[in-house]
Amino acid sequence: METTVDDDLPEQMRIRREKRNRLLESGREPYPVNFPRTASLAEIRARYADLPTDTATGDKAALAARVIFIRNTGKLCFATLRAGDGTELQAMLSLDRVGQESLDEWKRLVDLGDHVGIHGEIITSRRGELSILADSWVMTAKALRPLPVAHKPLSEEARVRQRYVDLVVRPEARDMVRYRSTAVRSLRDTFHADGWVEVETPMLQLMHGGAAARPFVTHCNALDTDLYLRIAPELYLKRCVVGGIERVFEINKNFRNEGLDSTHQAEFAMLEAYRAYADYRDMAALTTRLVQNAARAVFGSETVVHHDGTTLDLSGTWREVTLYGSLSEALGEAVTVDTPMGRLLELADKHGISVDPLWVPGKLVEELFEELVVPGLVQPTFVYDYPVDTSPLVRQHRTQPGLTEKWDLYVRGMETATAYSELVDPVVQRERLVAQAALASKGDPEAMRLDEDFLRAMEYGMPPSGGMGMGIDRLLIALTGLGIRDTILFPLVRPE
RNA sequence: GGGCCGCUAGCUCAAUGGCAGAGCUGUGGACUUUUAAUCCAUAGGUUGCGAGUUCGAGUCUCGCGCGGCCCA
Repeated sequence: METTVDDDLPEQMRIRREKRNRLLESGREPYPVNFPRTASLAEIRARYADLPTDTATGDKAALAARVIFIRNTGKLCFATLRAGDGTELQAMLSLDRVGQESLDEWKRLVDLGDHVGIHGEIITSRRGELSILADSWVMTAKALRPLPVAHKPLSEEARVRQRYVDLVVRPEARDMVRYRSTAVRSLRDTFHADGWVEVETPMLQLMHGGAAARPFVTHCNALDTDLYLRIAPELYLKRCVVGGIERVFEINKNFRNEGLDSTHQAEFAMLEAYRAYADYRDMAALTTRLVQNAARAVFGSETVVHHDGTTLDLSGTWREVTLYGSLSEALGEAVTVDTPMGRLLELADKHGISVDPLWVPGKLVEELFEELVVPGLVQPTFVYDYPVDTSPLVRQHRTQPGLTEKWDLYVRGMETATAYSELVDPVVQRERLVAQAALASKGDPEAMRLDEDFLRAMEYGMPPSGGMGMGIDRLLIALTGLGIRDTILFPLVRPE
């Protein structure tokens, strides 16, 4: 179909539209339905890896990829093609092979960014570059917008807002997509090798729970009721364990209606896993194995080197500390679950931590810990034994009153995973949730509501269990050292 | 929410309050072995948006929008 050329467009876009029209006017397709390729660029590179300089193989191929670099001379044109996986291959078009008209059209109609298909012979140039020497070429998709300059970094904002462009021009962006895919597949492989069952539980929930966070609210027309986007799958996965799925995991999105910054996204992928007849120490062993296997799958080693040159050693058995022990060491004075609120407030004041009046003592301890201890937790460290008043779904510690059987895993100063020996006593569970509901009615937007169906499930009997949650984005950050905006393909950004 | 920095050509960036520029990209031309090709010529702008100060504003002031960093 003919299109009119819009005079308001920037010159370069107007010209590309004119070239599209020229293709149509001469009876060719700027967007053909397909182009039968006989090989990928990667296959050609692998097959002819050792071809000597200035060699003609006589082998013919049909290749297609995006043009990312053009060097045209009078009778011999060079172009660098780049496939989606980043593999590049040179194309050569010579007057004596393709003829005057085809060569002129190439020079006139092909811009950086266009997709082209080329039939030709695999050769190496006089400079030794593996190339396809064209017999003929076709446009497979005309690009109407120019690519950004190849050798200047795209601005951070442009990278995030136009990830498709970022993926074309920046190798690290392509790498991250594949790292992430490989890591998630590795997680599933580790579970499946051990007989776990993967499930999908509701994202739209009548009642949000399983974590302390503000939810997104939406409306269900059919039921004429508000629904919450889940903040965690925990309460449903526990229902699964009650029902007899003894090793169950889910990798899926959670949604939290909170601040956006370089480590927090409104939606994020999360792994949660529950195992009957396991405790939090078993879950630590599982987590270590999951992360180490993922590191090996992605980088081939349990020691990973980040872009900034720092090395992260994920191998072996990871360091273990306790919450109160590490905080006491940082403070230079012993802090325990019995330290009075007054003293904690003095310590918070001394270290410049502003306090919310709704906070319970345990919350204050965790804030102090976050401020004073966490930044130093670079190599993977399990932090054990959290106070009971901030962990309403966790079992009481078997020997230490006031504490729970919970750990957080920190890597590079970031909380990457957490696990509990799960609370399975439905009476205690109800008491804890009633207390949470009281907080909620006092105005704490992060407190949990009373989920009667969940309590009913617990009353049918949940076996002793360990549970673990790990942020997929955090895992990728730990493995690669990149920012969360780089680990998520399309992070939420303000509308343009 | 507060503070600081930024927003200029398709991209990346310059420009003492005094003619809005460069590189790459684009366009026209030369070139049969280029590798960010080279050479000649050339086009491209509502300087984020809106007010104000000034003879004169990309530059100074105020407001708004978007982004980044730091703090809460």
